[in-house]
Amino acid sequence: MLERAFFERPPPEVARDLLGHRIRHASPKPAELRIVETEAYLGPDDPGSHATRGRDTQAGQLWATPGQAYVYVCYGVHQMLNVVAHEPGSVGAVLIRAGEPVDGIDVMGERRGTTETDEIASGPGRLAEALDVTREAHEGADLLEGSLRFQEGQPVDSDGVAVTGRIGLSEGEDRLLRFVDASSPHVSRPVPPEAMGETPDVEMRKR
DNA sequence: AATAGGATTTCCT
DNA sequence: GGAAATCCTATTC
Repeated sequence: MLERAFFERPPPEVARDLLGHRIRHASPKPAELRIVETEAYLGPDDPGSHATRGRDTQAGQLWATPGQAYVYVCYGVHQMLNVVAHEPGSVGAVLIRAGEPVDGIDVMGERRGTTETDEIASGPGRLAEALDVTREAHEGADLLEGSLRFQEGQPVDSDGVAVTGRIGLSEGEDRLLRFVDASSPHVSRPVPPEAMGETPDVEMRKR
């Protein structure tokens, strides 16, 4: 299983290295996803991060112990699952954006209202719904030891990881902080061809 | 295929 | 009062 130290590193490193590992919710029935898409959110200097709202808000969880959950509601509708990740004394988290069903496909399909595996958790709101993760139940939960926790999987080697701009932001979109298993069909958006392999250059446009 | 609009919480100005 | 780290449905091309 993943150690605390895994999450005590800069968010972009944690985001990239989480690809291929799994997130599992044991109750009420086992449901497990292989993580195929993540985004890193940094501290108050990152205009795309909730950390800009300050430590005295809900986003103060970004200052919390690495390995804990930060869950918030987006557009009043969708739950977003993040894991707090940062070096000691720093701030940040990683948004778990998409996963490939590996266990409990029936339960997750029922929650999601689909049997297509590439529609079960191909997006952050979908992923939380599939795993039955909510802010009410999981905000602040320790993801190293509760019923909702990470499982060690097969890491994706760097050749298979695509890096792109983050999705859905009004500011900070251009920073290359989205990490995708480029070979996976279970992602929220396809990877633009130029984002493959090597570190990309220049800017990303929307979409 | 592409686009537009609605759902509806939480926090900020 | 309005925007937000989204998703679904309906409508139109």
